[in-house]
Amino acid sequence: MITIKDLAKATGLSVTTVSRALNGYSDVNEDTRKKIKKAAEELNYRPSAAARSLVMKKSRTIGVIISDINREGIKDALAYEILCGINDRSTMLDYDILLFSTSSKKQQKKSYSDLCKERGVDGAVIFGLRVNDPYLEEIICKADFPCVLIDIPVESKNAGHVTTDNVYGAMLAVNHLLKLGHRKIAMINGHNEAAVSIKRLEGYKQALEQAGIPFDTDLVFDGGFSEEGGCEAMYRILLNHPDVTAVFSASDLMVLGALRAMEKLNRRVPQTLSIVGYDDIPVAAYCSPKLTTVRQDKYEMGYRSAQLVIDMIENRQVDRRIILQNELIIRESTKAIP
Amino acid sequence: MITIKDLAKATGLSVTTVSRALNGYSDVNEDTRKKIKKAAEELNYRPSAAARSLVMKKSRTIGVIISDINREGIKDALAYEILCGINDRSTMLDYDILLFSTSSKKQQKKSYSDLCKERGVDGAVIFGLRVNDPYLEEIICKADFPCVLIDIPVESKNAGHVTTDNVYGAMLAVNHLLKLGHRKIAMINGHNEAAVSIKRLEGYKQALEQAGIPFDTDLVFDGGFSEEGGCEAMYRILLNHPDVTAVFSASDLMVLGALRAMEKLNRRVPQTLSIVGYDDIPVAAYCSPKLTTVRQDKYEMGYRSAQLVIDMIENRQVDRRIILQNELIIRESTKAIP
DNA sequence: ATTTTTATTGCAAGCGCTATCAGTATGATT
DNA sequence: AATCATACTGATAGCGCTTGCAATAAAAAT
Repeated sequence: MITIKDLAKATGLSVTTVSRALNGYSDVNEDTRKKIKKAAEELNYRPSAAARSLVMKKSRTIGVIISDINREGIKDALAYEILCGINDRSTMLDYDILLFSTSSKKQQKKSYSDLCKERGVDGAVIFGLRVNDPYLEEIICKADFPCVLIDIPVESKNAGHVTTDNVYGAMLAVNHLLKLGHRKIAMINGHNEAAVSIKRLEGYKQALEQAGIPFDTDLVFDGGFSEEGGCEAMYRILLNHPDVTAVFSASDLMVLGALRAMEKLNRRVPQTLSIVGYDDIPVAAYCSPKLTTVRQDKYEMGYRSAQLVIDMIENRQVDRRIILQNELIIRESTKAIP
Repeated sequence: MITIKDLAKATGLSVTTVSRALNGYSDVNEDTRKKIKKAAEELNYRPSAAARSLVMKKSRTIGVIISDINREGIKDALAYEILCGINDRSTMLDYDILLFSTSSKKQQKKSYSDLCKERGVDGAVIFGLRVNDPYLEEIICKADFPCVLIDIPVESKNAGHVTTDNVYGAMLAVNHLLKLGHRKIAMINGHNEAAVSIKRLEGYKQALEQAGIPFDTDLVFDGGFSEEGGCEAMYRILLNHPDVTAVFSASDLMVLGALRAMEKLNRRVPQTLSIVGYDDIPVAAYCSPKLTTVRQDKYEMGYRSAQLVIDMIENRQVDRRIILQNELIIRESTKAIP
């Protein structure tokens, strides 16, 4: 391995000068710099990030913590799109990404923040945490490096967040259904450990109440954000509330499950029931019927998270609360009441 | 930041002893070890990975190089599934992942191997490289750390690979079509800078020839692995070869494009044309018609890659050539000739 | 000619850790 | 009593890098 010392020997200069030349300091003669650069080139020198970060206490690395990167996440690929956004922006800003994630199954020995601390990341972006996750508190209180949380609206000394306007997004969905003449609208929600579920429920409620329709708890079902859960929720809706004409689901994945339930019971969407989902996952544009849904720009969420965490790392004063807008995409799974 | 030195001071021992106690050396009195561990706990000590890897010359980090992690890859999510597999296995084996990737647009300043060298990764797994990528050669020859290539069958001093049997996979697809009575079978291929394209073409040829059907170059179209390309290829097939009754596509994504072309021209799948794809992407099971396709276990590819690269890092003698089997999934896009 | 400034370079310390070697005390062996 | 093995602990030297400070020489100012 070629070190700065080798370059010093090769050029007959000191390590100090070599270091300064390579790092663009102005107090080194241009001829000297050229000589050093040439030697570095010839010897194919690469600075050791470990050594550098040891002394600088900066690693130019951001930790990306995604709980549950796993096979189940493949269908909706939310985490992936976010990751793409993070990756693009941090590469641009010359930061590297250290990926942490844990199969929920085996409990991890180390906490995320320990991992981050050991690896000396300069900051972290975190996705997929439940609001009651023990690490969340730890992050908010203890973390001594910037953290940005995706879809968990907390703020603290070292934490910021980026999310979308989930209340508004849900209202978009429900208002659409309302405009189509639906009055009896059920909701398939995720689970109440997810910040977004709480918000989307709120939006659902608000839209209903604005239309003068009383909110009815019995019409809200938890689908756990899974396809299976969506399927079961749909069965229950069909069984217990045959007068429901439309469903708002907190995720497209659950709609996929709901669609399966409908098919099993030989009921057609949107002819007998309108459904609007959330997320606009890739499948939404291809399944049958194509899903009317609330699109979140997950890539943008990742992109902005990276920007925010790096802003915080580099001590720029910026707004630590980023809220993106959602958009209603109307396709085939909704239809006006006859 | 709490260092080993602080622990030494706190316990009245030397840094040497502290280091050894924490690293489980046997030549430390158990009482001493306990005292040290207690102090470490209380002070919330975390070892610095940078310092450690500086002296050990091991980082317990593997670089994952995925060319083109970007929005276009979201639909098929191949890279994501692979990443999941890599992540799961390396987390298990206590390695961290450093993610490298580049938007193809802006040429990068540093090559992958430079990145790896700087960050001192112990090994790397690489996906998405074209066979003529300049970095490929660099990796094969220059890399002084283990590399595992996904879907590029090369082997060298420091390189291994994992791929699937693409010749066989293609034969599976074409034989299925043959069995359904199709004789005039076109192929939509990716591009010939992809190792898998070359192999799948070979499988297509072989299956045809085994059935006594002469191979016809005119029936092979490049779709560039994109939806758009698949669409255009389909138009060309329909226009120039109206007697084609079946198509084998080297990716599901291109089938999605082909399906769009069919719809535009008001031709139905599988009634007027059978199509079999490759990959079994998530959309394949939901689109209409559901796709008959050759499934690759991408997660497994990632998982095995991680295992292999770590085996190589830890100097275990293992087979550096891993070839997984593909599986034909029969759904609705293929049908026997009347 | 002398002092001051400016430009350029090197010495040396130290980041947090591991590892080599030596040292001390204790008990076992002759 | 002298020797040796055993169990533990510490001093110290780096790993490759940055940086504060000192040193030197040349140029500018007095």
